Amino acid sequence: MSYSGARVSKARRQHLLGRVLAEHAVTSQEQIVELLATEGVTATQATVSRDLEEVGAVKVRVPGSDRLVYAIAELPRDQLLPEDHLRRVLGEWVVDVAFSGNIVVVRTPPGSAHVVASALDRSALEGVLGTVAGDDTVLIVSEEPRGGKALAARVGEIAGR
Amino acid sequence: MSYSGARVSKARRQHLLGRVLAEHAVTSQEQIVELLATEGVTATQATVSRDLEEVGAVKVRVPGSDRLVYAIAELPRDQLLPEDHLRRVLGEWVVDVAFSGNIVVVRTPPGSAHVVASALDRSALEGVLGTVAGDDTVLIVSEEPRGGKALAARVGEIAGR
DNA sequence: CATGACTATACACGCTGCTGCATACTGATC
DNA sequence: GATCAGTATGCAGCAGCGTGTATAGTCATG
Repeated sequence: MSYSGARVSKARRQHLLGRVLAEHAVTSQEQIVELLATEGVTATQATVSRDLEEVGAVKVRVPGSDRLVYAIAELPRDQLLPEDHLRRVLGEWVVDVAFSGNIVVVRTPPGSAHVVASALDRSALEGVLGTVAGDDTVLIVSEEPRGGKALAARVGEIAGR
Repeated sequence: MSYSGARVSKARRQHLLGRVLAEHAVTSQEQIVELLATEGVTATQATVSRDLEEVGAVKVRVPGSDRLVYAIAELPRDQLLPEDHLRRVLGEWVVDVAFSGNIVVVRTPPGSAHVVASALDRSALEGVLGTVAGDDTVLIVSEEPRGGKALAARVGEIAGR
C-alpha cells in the first residue's frame, strides 16, 4: 500500500465529490476518480464508492436518455444520520447532561455546541421538538411537558454515560 | 496494561476536572485522581498531569495560607490555542476557502462552522478583525481593505491545501 | 447462460491519538 | 547534600479510523 494519500481530509474530498457531481454528468466511479485527480485529490474507486454511499449519492436516469448519472440526494439525507454516527458525536463531545421540566441542557467543549445540535437535529431523535445551540451549550426542547428527564436519560445513554 | 478506561471521552474528563477544581481545594494530582474516581472516572496521575496542562491549570497560593491549590486560569486560555491544534481543526474541517475584498469565506461540513470559527477566534490569527459562523460557512473579516486574498492563502495553508 | 462493465466489500495495514507504567526531574525540608 | 512528596515525560501498547488491494457481487447484453 502506497498510502501516498491522506493529504486531504475526508470531508474535503467528499465536498469536492459533491461539486464534481454537480458540474459533470458522471456515469462511473472511475470517471470520478479521474475528475478528482484533476482537482489534485487522489483516491481509488473503492474510496469513491464509500464516499458516494456516505454522501447519499444515487444513480439517476437522465430525462430523455437512458444514461444513469450520479447525483446527490439532497433532502432525505437530513433525516438519515446513522445511529452510530450520532453515538460517536455525542460520546466525543457531550460533557454533561442536565434537565429541567421539558428542557434538556447539554454541555460541550467551547465552540462545539453546534456540532452536537446539528447531529441531534439530523438524527430525528424521538420526542425532540427542537434544539438551540450556543457556544458550549445545547438546549433540547422535549415534546412532552415533563419530558426532560426521559430525554436527558436517553441522550446520556447515547453519549455513553 | 489494563486499559480498562477509555470509557469516558477526554473532553468529559477534562470538564469534570474543571468542576473538581472549582469545588474542591486540591493540592495534589493524586487527590484529583481520587476525586475523579468518586465521579466514576478512572485516570492515573500521568493523565491528570497532562489534562492539567491542556486545560491551562496552574497552582496558586491560597491567600492567608501557604498551601498551593490547583485552579484554572480563565482568560489567558482564550488567547493561547496552540498552533498545531488550529492546524488539526482546520485540516479536518475546512473544505473550501474563497475570498472577496476583505472577506474570507470558509466552507465546512454541515453544522461544523462554529467549531472552525471558535478555533480561529481563539488562535489570535494575524490580521483578523472577527469571524461569523453559520451552519456550514465561516466568514472571516480581514483588518486590511483588500486583505482577503492574503488571509485566505494563510488559512488555506494552515488547513493544508 | 456466458461475458463484460461496473460496484461493493472482506481483508490487511498504516497512522494517529490516548493512556498507563515506570522513571526522571524538581523543589522543599531537614 | 540527602530525602521525600509531588510532577513531568519517555516509552510502549492499544484501539479506531481510513484507505488500498484484491475479489466477490450485480446487472445488462447478447
